[in-house]
Amino acid sequence: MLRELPVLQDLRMTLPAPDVTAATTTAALLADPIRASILRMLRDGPVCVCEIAAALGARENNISNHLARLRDAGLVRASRFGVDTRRVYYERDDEACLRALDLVGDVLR
Amino acid sequence: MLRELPVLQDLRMTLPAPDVTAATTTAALLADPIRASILRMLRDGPVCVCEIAAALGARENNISNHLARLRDAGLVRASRFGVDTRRVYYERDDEACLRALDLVGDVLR
DNA sequence: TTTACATCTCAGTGTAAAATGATACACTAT
DNA sequence: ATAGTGTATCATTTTACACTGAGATGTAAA
Repeated sequence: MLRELPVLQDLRMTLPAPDVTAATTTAALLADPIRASILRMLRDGPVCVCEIAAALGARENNISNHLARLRDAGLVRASRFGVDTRRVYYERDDEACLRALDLVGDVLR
Repeated sequence: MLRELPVLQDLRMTLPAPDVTAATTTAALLADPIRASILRMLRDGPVCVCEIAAALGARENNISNHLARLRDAGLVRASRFGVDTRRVYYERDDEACLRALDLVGDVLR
């Protein structure tokens, strides 16, 4: 596999624009400190909304908003269980997270 | 290696907040379609500013602004060469890009 | 029931970042 | 020199998005 030589003089003014929408939407999700912190916290197992809010020093409804976006992206799942089903525990979809990482890799790798 | 069971009743209200600043700053760079497109284009070798602008349908100074941010992050390098050194060609720092991908992986993996 | 708690939804607001416009700089050609 | 390209910088406008506040929903205890 030959490495392309440094460009000399011919301008390529019709290069195709790459499609990076999948990568950018994924990156936008991770670009927020609260969402990134949530995903990082969930690596260690399910956590409920109030625990996340306490850890991050944010309000529950704010956390809930961010969780909704992660849910819509399919990166996390919600479920109620335990003695008090008022609480909602969130857990990561590890395969979806790996696919998301791969989308970012399409740009950086 | 035992898998932790789903949480039952004890609330953990003092969980530590993870440090995700490196991952979020990296993700913020990739969250913009122009910057992501630039990084993707540069996978195929050096490209100059006007070529990028033409491919993405954006103005040169806008591209230049985004390139400056990628430069500050160390993901790309600028160099002049060829017959007309007015043009500035940009190339990726592949190792820096892999490190950046790894930072994102710290959250998603 | 009623009250309290945990979470969700959503419209409104404030702020940070992207695009623009104007200008300056670097290099080439005449 | 002078004019013309290509790129960079920066102030300003514009736009997108995170946070807030208020209210709704679902569950548990009194």
